[in-house]
Amino acid sequence: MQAAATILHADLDAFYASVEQMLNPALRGRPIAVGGGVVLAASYEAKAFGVRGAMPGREARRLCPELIFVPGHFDAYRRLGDAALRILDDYTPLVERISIDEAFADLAGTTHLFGPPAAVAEAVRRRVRDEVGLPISIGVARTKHLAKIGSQVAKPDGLCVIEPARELQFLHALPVELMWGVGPATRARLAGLGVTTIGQLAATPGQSLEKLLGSAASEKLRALAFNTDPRAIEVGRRARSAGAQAALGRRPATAQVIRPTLRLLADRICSRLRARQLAGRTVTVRVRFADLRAVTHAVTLEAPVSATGIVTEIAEELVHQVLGAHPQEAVVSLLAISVSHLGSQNGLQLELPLGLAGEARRPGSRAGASRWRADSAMDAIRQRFGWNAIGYGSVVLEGPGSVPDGFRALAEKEL
DNA sequence: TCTGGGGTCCTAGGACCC
DNA sequence: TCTGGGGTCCTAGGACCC
Repeated sequence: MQAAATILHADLDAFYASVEQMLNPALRGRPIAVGGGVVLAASYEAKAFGVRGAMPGREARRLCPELIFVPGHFDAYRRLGDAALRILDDYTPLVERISIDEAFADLAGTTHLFGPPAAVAEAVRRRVRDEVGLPISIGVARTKHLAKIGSQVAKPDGLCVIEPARELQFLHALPVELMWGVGPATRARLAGLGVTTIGQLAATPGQSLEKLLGSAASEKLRALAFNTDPRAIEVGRRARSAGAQAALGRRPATAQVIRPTLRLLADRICSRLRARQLAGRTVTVRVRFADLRAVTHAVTLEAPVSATGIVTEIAEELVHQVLGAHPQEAVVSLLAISVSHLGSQNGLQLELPLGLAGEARRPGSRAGASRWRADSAMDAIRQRFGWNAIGYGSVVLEGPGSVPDGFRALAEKEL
């Protein structure tokens, strides 16, 4: 017996841009972009001109001369995204929030209360429109993946219900790039086999696919193509890593640039970790050179860390190792730090990891304790007066390419 | 006109242990 | 002495997503 279509995927349409158009009626029906130096989001009217997220502002203006840039109301995005997607909670406890503007819900256990999933989806769409003022598209299907494809097909402002009896017929006519996990590289590889539709993918022998994409990816794609995606809704997923990055334009690879940048990045990461009583064992840095080639370097410690000073020093040493291995590179265009292997941090961290290349990492007491006190003091001040009340100067990061703090905060996943 | 920021997952190879 | 196999952890890089 076939299960019914009870998974719902809800996706707010052109979310940031729709919020701006809701808040300011003069922007409705017009091509707008949130951002300035970089397009963070574009309205449907702007997308019609080819304007896309992550596009340099200048390029966007060239494509669409009437494009209106708006600075962005990031607090409103948070508030309205939550308000819209919390409506799902009224119909099921099984809600998996994917991002600020997207969520899955499983209605299997609550159809006796609220009726068929298609009716719930209509009710949710109506309520999001009436109570929040925003358009939202919804896909309903038997699996997460198909529901997600449904919401994409339904856009803008639509509903797409895929009943089990016609799911393969529906799916197989669509292009492969609508599948989760098929980006430009995979699409090009598949095209090399003559595969451009999901139906053609389904007809391709598993072995050829595996040779082309590896075992995990080909398994996943076949599960999607035959709609046997086994994933269940996961409530309350937490991040497995925390990171920060800064695009630098073109900067000399000197300590004067690298040290303050790494300190700022470590500060962002570590204050988030400490707020959750978390710490991480693995520190990874990423260095991007002038030609945009990037190199990563990582180290896994015996004990987890969350002190800003310690993470800064580790990152600095890793970056120096990268630069030492690439002596011809004199310019950096991006620095990033990520902390992973997260675990709960019990009590005071006394470790002082020095000498990553193999020297013993000894517990260092005095320096560790004073750093802990410095971090605690800073955390306390920020808790009272806000993040910007105190901190490490961000002078190095100012420039047209950088992105507002509010936008960064929205991208952070719950730790 | 050279491309933001925060994440996830997978692969391949090497080290190390049993 | 040689040979083999399996499992785990780590690192670097790639692809992808919002």
